[in-house]
Amino acid sequence: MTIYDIAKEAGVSGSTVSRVINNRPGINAETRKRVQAVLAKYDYSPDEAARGLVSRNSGMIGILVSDIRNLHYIEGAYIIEEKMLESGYCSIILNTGDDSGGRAGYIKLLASRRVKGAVLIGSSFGTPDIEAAIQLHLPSVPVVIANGRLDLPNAYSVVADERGGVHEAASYLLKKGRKDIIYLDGLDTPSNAEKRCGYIAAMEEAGQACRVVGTDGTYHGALSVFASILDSGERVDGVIAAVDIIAMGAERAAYDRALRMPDDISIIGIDNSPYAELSTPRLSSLDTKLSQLSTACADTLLAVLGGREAERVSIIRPSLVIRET
Amino acid sequence: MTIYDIAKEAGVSGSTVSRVINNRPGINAETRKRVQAVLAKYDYSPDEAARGLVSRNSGMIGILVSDIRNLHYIEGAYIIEEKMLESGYCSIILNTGDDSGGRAGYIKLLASRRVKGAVLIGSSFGTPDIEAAIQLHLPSVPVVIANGRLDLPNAYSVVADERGGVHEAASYLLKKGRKDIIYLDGLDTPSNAEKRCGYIAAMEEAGQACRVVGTDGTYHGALSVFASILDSGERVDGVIAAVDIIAMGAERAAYDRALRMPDDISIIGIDNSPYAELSTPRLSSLDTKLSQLSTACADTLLAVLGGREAERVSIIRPSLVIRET
DNA sequence: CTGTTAGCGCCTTCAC
DNA sequence: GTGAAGGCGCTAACAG
Repeated sequence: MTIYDIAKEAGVSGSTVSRVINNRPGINAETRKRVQAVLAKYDYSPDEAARGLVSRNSGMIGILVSDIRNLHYIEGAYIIEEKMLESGYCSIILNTGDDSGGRAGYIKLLASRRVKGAVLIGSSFGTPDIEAAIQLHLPSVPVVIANGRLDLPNAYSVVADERGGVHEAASYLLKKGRKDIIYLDGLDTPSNAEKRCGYIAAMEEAGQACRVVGTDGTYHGALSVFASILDSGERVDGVIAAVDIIAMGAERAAYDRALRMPDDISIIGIDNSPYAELSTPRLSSLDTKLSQLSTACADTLLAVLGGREAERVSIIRPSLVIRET
Repeated sequence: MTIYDIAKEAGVSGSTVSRVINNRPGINAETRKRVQAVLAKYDYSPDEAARGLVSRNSGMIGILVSDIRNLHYIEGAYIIEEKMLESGYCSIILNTGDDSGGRAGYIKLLASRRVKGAVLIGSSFGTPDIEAAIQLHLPSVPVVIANGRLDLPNAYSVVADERGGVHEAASYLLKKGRKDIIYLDGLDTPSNAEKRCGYIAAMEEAGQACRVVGTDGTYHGALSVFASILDSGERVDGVIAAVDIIAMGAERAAYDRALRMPDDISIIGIDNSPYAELSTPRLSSLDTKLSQLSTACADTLLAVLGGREAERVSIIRPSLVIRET
């Protein structure tokens, strides 16, 4: 079914139908009503691809998520998707995976769909090859990166001040009299580097020794790493973990050894994901304000898309949520 | 940039460029090479919308998710998205929310994008109004519903045998000597009704009294409901919950009252979501095989799209994962 | 082997 | 106020 089928049945021409569909003025009320009746009869929906072709507007935006396994990011994608849909944009959400090589391919895919804008979720998108791919394939549509930086004229950033947030978290523990605070790191991303810096800065300012331990970023990985630290007899009375899931691994290791939280040991995760509230004991966590950050991404994109001004870099301040650890 | 720009620079006609792009045979090797060089120079990607217009193939499928708050479903959407992308299909993932009224609008939206197929995730899509909307807007593309039923010639179902699974879970507890097993229900969905039936059947077969208690499906809601049950002095030594998050609320209530699991009370959740493994103590759960189910949805859709035969109804057998509760 | 022509479904001049 | 014609970027059929 096309507008011409509608036109025939309403006894008008295709362009009249088009005008009615698009609410253009200058049409006889009678005619309009007649066309609308036929439209309603079939509950007709025009082919968006065809209309995009002529109006040069696909009505679509792309959302790239770096890691599907990170539910945190997925949630952000959904928040953005929902906000964009409210403004009439359809989203193509793609999970690019960690594979840095294939990333450019996803940018190209978005370009082939002629998206009007894009949001990249995750600091790992802030790399030179992504920058090059955007320059090549999406040079003239706004690109918003969540939690990362991109040095491009069409790029916008919305970042959480993770360094400052972690600094605050470490200071909090220090103030509570903790001495031996270790930092459980995650995968090697720009975002995690920021957090680590915040920890190191806070510890050095307080004249305490730093202790950064790497993990593979998984619950089980963190659990075994932290378990062996506890079993080694090393003194630890505070933990800050790069993400909640790592903190939960540590929490479990402590729990298994009957350590009381937060008396014997205090653990703080990062992200304040749903996990935090659900763990036992409830995990204290640095809230990086995912939903606020996602909303800001959508707002920024919408602003630029609407021809309005937008901040080149928006900063979200994390806040500490103290629960039972 | 269009294929004509490429054509001009390569000194050929548009159709030749089109042929090269689509790997059509019957082109002089020299010419092909020349065109490819220009294509590569600009890393050109053809407008998929325009291509879809003529080839009558949008290359897109739609994925509707009923409830964004259910991370479980979102994960399923991603698995499907990924599989479809491997086969060259782009997904439009939409979060329809619980609002049954607006659902039809989403179906229409997919229709306007001329999707080649759709996957509806969640039993709540198995309603007459959705059926009508599909009949009206997507009468001739395959629609796969995950965990629900749709009585339509173009519909396919992939369902987990939740009734059987819950029956097995209840039987397991009964075999372990539990007498007072209560069932914590969730929201009113067809899927939850199935589960409840499994519980009731198992209890009746064993000659035990049933006790179904409603919750609002949230962690906190379940926690307070179950807490008051425990505090009322009612005897409970077993719990089956409609979803893991409810089970975790119950778990926490038990934990707060120093009940030992599984000695004093045994709790089994449903879905075996990531939460289950991460909770303390680790939650036993009925694995409804989300990833297997999602994969089956994608496979079914791909099969029909590829002109192959596909099961009208595929059934996935859940399995019990016993952990620490 | 390659170019020309027509048309996918829609919108936008431009006449009438 | 309305219709006819042309074109968006691309592919398919038909010539040559």
